[in-house]
Amino acid sequence: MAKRWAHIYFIFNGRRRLNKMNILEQMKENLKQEIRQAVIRAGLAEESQLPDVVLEVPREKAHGDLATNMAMQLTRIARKNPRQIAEAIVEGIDRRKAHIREVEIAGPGFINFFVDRSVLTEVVTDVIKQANDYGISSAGQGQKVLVEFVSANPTGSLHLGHARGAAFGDVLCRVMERAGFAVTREYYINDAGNQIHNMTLSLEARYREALQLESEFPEDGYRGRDIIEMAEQLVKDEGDRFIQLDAEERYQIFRKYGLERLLEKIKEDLAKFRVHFDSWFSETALHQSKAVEESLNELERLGKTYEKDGAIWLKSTDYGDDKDRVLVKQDGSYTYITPDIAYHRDKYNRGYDRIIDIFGADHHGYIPRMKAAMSALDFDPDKLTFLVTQMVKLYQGGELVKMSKRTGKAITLVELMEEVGVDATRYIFASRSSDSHLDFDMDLAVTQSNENPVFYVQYAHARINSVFRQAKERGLTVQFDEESLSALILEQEYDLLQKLAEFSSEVGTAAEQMAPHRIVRYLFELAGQFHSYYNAHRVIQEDEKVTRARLSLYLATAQVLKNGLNLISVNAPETM
RNA sequence: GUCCCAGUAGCUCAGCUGGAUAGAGCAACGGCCUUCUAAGCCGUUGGUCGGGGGUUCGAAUCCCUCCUGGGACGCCA
Repeated sequence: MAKRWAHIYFIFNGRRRLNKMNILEQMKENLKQEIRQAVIRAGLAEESQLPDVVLEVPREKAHGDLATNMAMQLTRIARKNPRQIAEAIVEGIDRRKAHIREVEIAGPGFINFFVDRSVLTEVVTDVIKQANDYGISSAGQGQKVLVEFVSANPTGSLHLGHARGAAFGDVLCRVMERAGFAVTREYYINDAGNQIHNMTLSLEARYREALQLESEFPEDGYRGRDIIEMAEQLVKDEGDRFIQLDAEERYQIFRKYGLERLLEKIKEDLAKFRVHFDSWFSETALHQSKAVEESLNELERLGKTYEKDGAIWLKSTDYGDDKDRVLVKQDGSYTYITPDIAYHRDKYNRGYDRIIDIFGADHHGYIPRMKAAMSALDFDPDKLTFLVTQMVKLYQGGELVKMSKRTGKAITLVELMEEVGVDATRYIFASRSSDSHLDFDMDLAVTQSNENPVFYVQYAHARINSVFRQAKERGLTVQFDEESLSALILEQEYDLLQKLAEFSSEVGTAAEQMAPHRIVRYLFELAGQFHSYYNAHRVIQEDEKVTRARLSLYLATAQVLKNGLNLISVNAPETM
């Protein structure tokens, strides 16, 4: 790949970076430059006073292809009314240089540009040449990012909330990778604390139950079916031989067995959900390497702790937390946060430019204290970003499906994948912004009809391929044909070209804003424009050049749909 | 009581680093298949952007305040 695309990369600060802007970005950049020069030439502002030129695609088509609010931004500096300013700017712009066909001043002082859209056909060439790489952008500039997500305790199966976190986190990672970040996906395994103790006791109790022996189920035990099944399996494989062992030995065996099996199951389920981690970070390892002790010692050495009521506290209120936090309990054991501080210290020490933690909303209260702890250790808290995924409510048959962790009644990721399918599940989770509460309608997700948005996008891709099959049947060659592109002259064709051109910057924005749902939105809009165009104009028709041009445009559209679906790990089928 | 998230069309959600008449899907209604997949397209209906103040040339977007819903406030994890 390096050889093939050598011409589009150059070395910047030792990092590989894209040098090639697509046609839309080039046009925008040229126009911005023209605007800046026009403002200065007209004496409206000094170069140093110049605000950033904002160029956006107006919602209304009547407002042109690009518009700027520059004149309004300059009202205070130039001390003139915005329309006068706008006129002066328009005077000074070299239209030909900026590929501008028409300029108008509108509303309170917007300057609307109508560009020479025929240059947009270059997009097709870009897409075809870059193929699967189309959409890569340099927004991230090679920054090293660690993304920690899911990190469910190995005490049972992944459920609905984890599914959202997994889908959101994974899509975010994929988007950031495309946007030029160097991403590491990490799963933190809480394999040392009290919850593992509870899991072990639960497993022991279920094991006894499976043997028809008297047992006492722990109060904070895990009541899920998964543990019951695991215990039954254990009886099947090993019989009752563990009953003979002494309590401590039995405990250790059950602990190890449960941990391994549950973690294995989690990995399997995530793999089925198309989520793969680069790193599985064990809490136990932190204890073994003395990292927990070390970070505690460091906090003490820095004077960020104190003793009270026989416990050791972190002065987290000094860093914006609303109360101080216990690090070491009266009985000498650690609280949850203590190893987690060591873990985050380790993340910082691994040299990432950005550290992202994806949490469920039920843990959001944890954020200020971890930030405080990192500040106390003299780390830059701004490097650490917490993204919170809000609650998911499940509806089936129009009714809210109640879930309870305590009783173990919860929809699992596996059930979701079986009933809804991976494509639809991922699409639905990826389509919502992380901080909106999500109503997951099982019936809708399962619907194999137009009510389901997943199919809409996939159908666009399948449709294009169907046209290709049709074309081949009629003896046409389906291939990119640069010469023919000048035959793309329809309004809808330009709209589609523009949409294709926006893909890279959309990926960049989604990554920067850590808002992967923007990609889903983009795909939906792209599919919509395509369907509309498809219905209005036939590809295969009399005029050979037009046919070839449209086949080329279809090839590019299919490629972008595929690249976009690939970003959210949803299949791009050729038939449906 | 404190903190976080949300409140936008009948329903589910975009839009929120301020910008032009507030968008989409579903639902409802009316059209489009002898022609490349109708899982599609075209059109119509539908909104005090939770309420009230403020900042601004301009506010769904920023600030204050109140209301409603969800979540969190442990020497649990």
